[in-house]
Amino acid sequence: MNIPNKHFETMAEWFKALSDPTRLQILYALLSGELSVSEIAGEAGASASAVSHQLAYLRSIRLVKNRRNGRSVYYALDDEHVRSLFEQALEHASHE
Amino acid sequence: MNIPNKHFETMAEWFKALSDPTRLQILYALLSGELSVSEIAGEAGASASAVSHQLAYLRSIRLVKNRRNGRSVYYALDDEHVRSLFEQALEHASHE
DNA sequence: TGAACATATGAACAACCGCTCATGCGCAGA
DNA sequence: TCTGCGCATGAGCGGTTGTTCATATGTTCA
Repeated sequence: MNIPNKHFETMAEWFKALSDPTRLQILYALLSGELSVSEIAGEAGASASAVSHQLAYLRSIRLVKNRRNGRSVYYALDDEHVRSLFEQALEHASHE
Repeated sequence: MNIPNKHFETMAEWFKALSDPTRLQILYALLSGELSVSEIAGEAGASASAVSHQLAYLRSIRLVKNRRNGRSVYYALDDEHVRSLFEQALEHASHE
């Protein structure tokens, strides 16, 4: 059976989003729910600016969504496929 | 519960290996069994040299293994974690 | 309105990627 | 042993990535 090239590109995009430790930390922080940028930066151990850049990237490929509340902007996961890929990989990494 | 940083790095390494369309094509070709370099190059639609470089990379992170038989070198998957991550992503991409 | 805070954005830079091209190596058959 | 095939390897190149730094935007509160 033949796989459309489009699928490989979609998959590559998902995996690319998950291929950087900072982004993984960000997504992990969001697994349990919505957080503000500065909260994410704290959890991920990265600068607010670096986190903001990565969040913009993750948002551009629709993996996260955001909502402003006062001065803060809250981000949340917006893709169940990526959530389950992340969780499966974490499971594997934990039992290696 | 806290995740060791090492796990994020392991996960990032797996996902990075899966984050390029050529490597995905290579791994997909190997899903159904062992193939020689030139066979893989044919299936992946890439040059033998490009494929050989990528196979060396995949081998360096122990995702594939190889075996020489005469003039040919046969490659096969060597990581069940990556197989299941690939299959899950393909499943998701197919039903999007 | 002005100061302080939270986040976004753009430029710049070193590091890294994936490819091609040229060349080297190992093996099989003449 | 010489030739040709299959594959590996290294250099080099253009393009991309992830960060920092400086600055802009948006919001709250005095």
